[in-house]
Amino acid sequence: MTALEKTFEPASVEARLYQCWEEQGAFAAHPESPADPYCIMIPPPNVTGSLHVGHALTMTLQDIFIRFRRMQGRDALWQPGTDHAGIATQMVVERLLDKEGVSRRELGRETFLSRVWQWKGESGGAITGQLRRLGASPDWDRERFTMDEGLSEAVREVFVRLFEEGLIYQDKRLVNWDTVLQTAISDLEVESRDHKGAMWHIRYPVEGGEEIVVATTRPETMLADTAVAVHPENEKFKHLIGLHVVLPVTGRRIPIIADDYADPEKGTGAVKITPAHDFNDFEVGKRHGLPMPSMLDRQGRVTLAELGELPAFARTLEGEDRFAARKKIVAHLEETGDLVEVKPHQHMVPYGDRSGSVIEPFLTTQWYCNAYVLAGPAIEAVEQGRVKFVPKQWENTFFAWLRDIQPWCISRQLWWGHRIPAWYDETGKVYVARSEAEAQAQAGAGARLTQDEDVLDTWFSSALWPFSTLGWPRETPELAKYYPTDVLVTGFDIIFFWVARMMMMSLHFMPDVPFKTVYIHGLVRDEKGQKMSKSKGNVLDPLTLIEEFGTDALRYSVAAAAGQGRDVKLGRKIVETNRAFVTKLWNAARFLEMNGVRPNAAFAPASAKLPLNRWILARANAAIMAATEALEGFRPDGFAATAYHFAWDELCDWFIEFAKPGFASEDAAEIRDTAGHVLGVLLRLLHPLMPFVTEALWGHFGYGPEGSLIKAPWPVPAPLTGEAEAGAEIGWVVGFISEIRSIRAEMNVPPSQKSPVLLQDAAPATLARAEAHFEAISRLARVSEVGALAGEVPKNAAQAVLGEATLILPLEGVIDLAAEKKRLQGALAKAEAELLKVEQKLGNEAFTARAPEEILAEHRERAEKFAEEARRLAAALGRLA
RNA sequence: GGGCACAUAGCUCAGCGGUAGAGCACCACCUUGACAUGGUGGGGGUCACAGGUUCAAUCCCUGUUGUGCCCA
Repeated sequence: MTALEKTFEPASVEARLYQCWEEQGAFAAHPESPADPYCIMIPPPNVTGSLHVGHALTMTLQDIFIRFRRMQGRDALWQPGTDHAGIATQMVVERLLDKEGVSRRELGRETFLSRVWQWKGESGGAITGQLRRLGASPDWDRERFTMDEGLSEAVREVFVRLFEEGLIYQDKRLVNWDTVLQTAISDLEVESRDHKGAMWHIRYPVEGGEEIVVATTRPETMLADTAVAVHPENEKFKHLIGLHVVLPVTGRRIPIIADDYADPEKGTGAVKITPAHDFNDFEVGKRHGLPMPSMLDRQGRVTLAELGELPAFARTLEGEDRFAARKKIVAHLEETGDLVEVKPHQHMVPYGDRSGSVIEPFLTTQWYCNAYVLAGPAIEAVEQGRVKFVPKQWENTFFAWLRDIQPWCISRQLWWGHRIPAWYDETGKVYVARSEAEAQAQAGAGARLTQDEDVLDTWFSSALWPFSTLGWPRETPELAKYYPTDVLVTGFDIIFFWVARMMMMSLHFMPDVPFKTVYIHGLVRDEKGQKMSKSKGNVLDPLTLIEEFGTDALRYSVAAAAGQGRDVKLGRKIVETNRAFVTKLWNAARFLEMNGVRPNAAFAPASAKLPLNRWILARANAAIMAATEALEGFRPDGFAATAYHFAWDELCDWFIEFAKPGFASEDAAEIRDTAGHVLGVLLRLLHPLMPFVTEALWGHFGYGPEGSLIKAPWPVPAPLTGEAEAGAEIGWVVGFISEIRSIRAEMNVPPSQKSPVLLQDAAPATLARAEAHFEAISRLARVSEVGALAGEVPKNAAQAVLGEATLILPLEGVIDLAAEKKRLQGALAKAEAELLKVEQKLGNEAFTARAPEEILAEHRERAEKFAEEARRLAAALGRLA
C-alpha cells in the first residue's frame, strides 16, 4: 500500500470514483433480486435547468437516504429524469430563434418542435451531468423524460380514461391569461405583487335621473361591464335595484342588480360587474345570467368585437394596449365630468412568474380536470396515515389546498408538450382517443379530423411520474416491485405542484398511494437568511463550491444544516469550515495507516481486552445506533452530528491520542485491529454523507476493491465484552486528564514544565487506573508522576476533586496562590449551589412523595456527590490559607 | 384577514418534563510522534414575556409581543 497523500485532493478522485461506481453498475436497481425494494422518485428538474443550491440540498438528501438503504441491503431504485417544462423550454428555444431573426410561427409547429428536440439533445438536461458532480447515485440507465414515448403513452391513456369517466371536460370560464406568452397559466404560476395603484370613482347615470358612483381599480374594463351590483340590504342603493344605468363611454344600458358580493363598506358600495375580466365578477355574472363580453384580445389589446354598437370615442380604442386604453378612458371621463375622484390605492396585482407581465383574467374554452373528485382520496390517504408528512405540520398545507381545490385547467396554448389527444370533425364535435386512428374510427371513415392545437400542462405528465416511469400502463416487474415508492423528498414550495397532483393521479390509476412518506425540507438561503436571487446577487453556485472545497464538504454542509422544518443557511464560509472535517478524517486515516493499521476481517471485537479498545468499540456501536436512528427518522442533521462527534471527539481526540504509543507496544496487534475495525465502521457510516473521501480511503486501505464501499454492508453494533467497565475506566482517565489540563491552563503552567499529581483518599482501584494509564496521562496532561499522597498535603499546591479523590499538583513557585484560591472558590460555589438545589428538592415532601423512585435515587446520589465534592473543595481551600 | 412555523450563548442552530449543549466567532496558551484546514483551556445563557398544568417547565397548555412563510 502506497502512503496516502499528505492532503486530500477532491478533484483528483471524484471523477474517477464516480466513473468507477457507474461502470460497475453500482447505482442500478435489480427488480429481479429478492431483496426488499427501496425507491425514491427524483422530482424531475426542468430540462432547461442547471444545478443550483436548492438542487444540491434536495439531491444530497435523497442520495444520503438511497446510499444508506442500498448499504442496508435494500434493492434501491433512485429514479432519475427530467421534466419537459413546457413554457420554460419553449421560451429558451424561442429566444434562440430570436437571435436568428425568425419567429416560432414563421417556422411552423413541426419545424419548431424539431428545433426544440434538437436543443434538448444538445443542451437539455445539463443538470444530469451536474448531479454526477454532486455524487448523486440514481439509476442512470433508467433515466426518463416526461416527453418519452412511454411516458407520453401514459399521458394519453390517463387523459382518455379521465375523459371517459367525465373527469376531464371542456369548459368556458376565466383563466389566468399571460398576454406575453399568450397562454393560460396555472394560478400557482401567478404571483401577486403589491401595487400602488388608484381607485377611480366613476359616475354611472341611472335612468330616471339619479346616479350611482362605482369605484374600480381597472376603469378600462368598463367597456365590458354588464351590470352594477349593490348589496341587497344597502339602504343607500336599495331603491335603485332593478333600474338601469347608462354606461358612460359605451352608452350601453345595464341593470343594477342586488348581490352580496357588493360590500357596502368597500369603495362606494356599488361595484361595476365585468364578468369576462374579473374572477369575482364572473361568479356574479353566472348567478345573474349576465352577458359576458370580452374587451381584450389574447395580447391584452382592446377588441370591440363583442361589444356591439359603440359611439365614436369608444371606437377609437380598438387595438389599444390595455394600459394605454386605461389612460384614454380616464381622460375621457374627466372631460365628460363622469370621473368623480381618484384615490391612491394599494392593492395586489397578479404577475406571471415566467413572463413578468400582468396576468389577465380571460374568458376562454379550455380543458379542465375535475380535481375536486380526484382530491378526495388524496386527502383520505393522508388522514388515514397511508401517506405521512415529515415534518407532520405540512399536512395542514396539503389539506388546505386540496380541500379548496379548483378545477384544474390542463390545456396550454403552447407547442412544446403533450398535444391533447382530442380531434374535431367539421362540425366541431370532439373525439378523444389514444391515437388519431382511434379517433377516426369513432368519427367514421368520412369525417375530416383536426387535432386540438393545445398541449397539456407540464404538471399533468409530472403527476404520473411515480408510475409512468415504472412502465405504466404496462404491468412491468418494476411497477410490481417498486410501487408504492418509499419516500418523496422535496421542498415545501412543491407540495401543491408535485405532491398533491402525484397523489391524485396515483390514487386514481394505480390505485394506491405513490409514496409512503413525504419528507419536506427547507429552502436554501444565504448566510443572512435572505432568499437567494440573481437580482440580489447572493446566489451561490454549487459547482463553484465543489471546485473550491470538494463535493463532500458541500454535502456535509447542507445535510448538517437540514434541521427539520428549518431553512438551510449556506455560505462559502460554511462550506470552507466544514471542509476541515473532511481533512480531519483524511489525516486521522493517514496517521492510522502510518502506524500499520489495516483491515482485519478475522478480528472479533468481543475478543478485545484493552479497556481503550473496548471503550472505542462501544462508542462505535453507539454511533452506529444513533446514526441509523437519525437516518430512519429523516434527521440528516442528527446523522451528520453523530458521525462528526464520533469521528472527531471520540476517535481522534481520545482514542488515537491514547493509542499513539500503543502501536509500538506488545498490545499493538489488538490496537491495530481495533483501529482497523473502527475506521471501517466510520467510513461506512460517513459514506452516504461524504461518498468520495470515504470511498477513496476504503479502497486505499483495502477494505474492499476500489469503488466497493458504496455496496458495503451498513454497520451494525458488534457484540462486546466488558464495555461497561472499560467505559468507566476510560471515562475516569479522560476526566482526570481534563482536570489537570484545566488547572494547568488556568495556573499558566508552561507546557514544558511537567508536574507530579498526588491522589488523596483515592480508592485502590482509582490508583490502579492512574497507574495503568500513566503513559497517556503523562503525555496528554504533562504529568511527571502519579501516586498516592503520603503524609501531609504540600503547601502551595493546586487541587481538584475527581470522584472520591482529591488531585493535588504541588506547583511550588509556579502557582499563583490568589488565583488558585479564586479558582477553588469558584468550584466550591458551583458545587454548593448544585447541592443546595438538590437538597431543596429532596426537602420538598411533595417531591419525595410523588416523584418516581428512579428520579429520587438519582437526586440522592447527586446530593451525596455534590456534598462530598464541596467538602473536599472546602478542605482544599482550607489548606491554602 | 385566515393558517403554519419560529423565538435557547455574539452568530447559526441542536436539545429535552428532573444536571443547558454543539459549530463558528471571541480570549489565552501550544509547531506535544496525522492534522495550524490543528491541539489545549477559558469566558459567555432570566432558554422572548405573562399566566396555567405538574412534586418538578427551557420543554406541555393558554395568552402577549416579535419574526418568517403560505393562503386570500
